[in-house]
Amino acid sequence: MATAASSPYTLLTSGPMIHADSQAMQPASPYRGHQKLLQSDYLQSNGHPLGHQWEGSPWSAMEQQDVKPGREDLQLIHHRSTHVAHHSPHHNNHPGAWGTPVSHGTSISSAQQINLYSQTGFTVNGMLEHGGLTPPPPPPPNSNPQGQGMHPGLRDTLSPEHGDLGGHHCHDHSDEETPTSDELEHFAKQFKQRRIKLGFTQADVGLALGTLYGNVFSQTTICRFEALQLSFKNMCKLKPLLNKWLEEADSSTGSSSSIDKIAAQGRKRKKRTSIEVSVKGVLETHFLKCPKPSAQEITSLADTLQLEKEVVRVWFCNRRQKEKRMTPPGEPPPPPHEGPYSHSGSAGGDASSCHDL
DNA sequence: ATGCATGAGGG
DNA sequence: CCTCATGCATA
Repeated sequence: MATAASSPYTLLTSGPMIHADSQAMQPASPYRGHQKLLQSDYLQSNGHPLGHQWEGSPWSAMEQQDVKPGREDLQLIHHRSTHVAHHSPHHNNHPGAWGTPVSHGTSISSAQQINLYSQTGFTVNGMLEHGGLTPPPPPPPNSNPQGQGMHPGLRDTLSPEHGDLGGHHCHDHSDEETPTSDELEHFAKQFKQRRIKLGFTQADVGLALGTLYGNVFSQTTICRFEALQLSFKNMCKLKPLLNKWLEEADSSTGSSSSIDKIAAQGRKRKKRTSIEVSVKGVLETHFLKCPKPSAQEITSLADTLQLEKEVVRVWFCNRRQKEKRMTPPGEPPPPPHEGPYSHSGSAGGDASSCHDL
């Protein structure tokens, strides 16, 4: 890396600062994935008066947990064909493939009633000063070089199988149907572009979301969203919010205001242990062999590497997560084509233990 | 932009 | 312990 970030986010009462954060962008690529959608609980620490919670996420209609027995790494075959691919009842069910927004036949429950207080006091900004007139978004010096990962992007749209035979399922709402990965990708791209045009940083957006909905997000999250490095479900959850912010943002182009920041919390966070590259290499190797080592293996591995067991454990956890989201750095600029069918299922015997030292 | 970490929720 | 959503601290 050579680019230095724009340092800490010292916004708020800072003077008119111009963030021009735009450094690297990943070739937004298709998620390679299998993302198990599940979890119907979203408990954010929302102690907001009118903050709405997510407890009943509309998306919670889905479920599919990780495949405990035997790993689940089959990659969905996505052919970027322009036609709709109908595959036979492959009962594949990769839990929540990225290209398939879970077709839930069940009622998606009521949409979220985002209460936006249409007050003229605040806006989406997280920067700019108060009282002062500095609304005009900082001039975008750079046109944000976005020409990088413009891949044709055309993941197949799996046939949405509605398993609902109840006979009635109609979406009356015009929005928030589960977006497709393609839509998300596009949205993310546009979002980033607009955001930059408007002169906001990822951090600004994160704070603004807090002001708007009571859900604050960090720069990290916004960044990951833009890079599509979140799980499908997570993306879906954030999209509406970001979309809203976008609307507000551009509608009030020129307005500004101040936002309130909630005090930070003192947490005893462990110092980030940096793992040496060589060590990482070893971990990598092991990961390839066995992405899910047993406790004991982790222990011995940790011992070998002279690391805390916990560190190793976490490393694997993070690694697995990355696997799930990582936008395939090598696959975005997809090869000319690939076999329509491939990936033979793994052998039946589930060897859940890979041992080797 | 990312690496390592924390925590909630579930088994 | 694992998965998942998130974020502080960093490179």
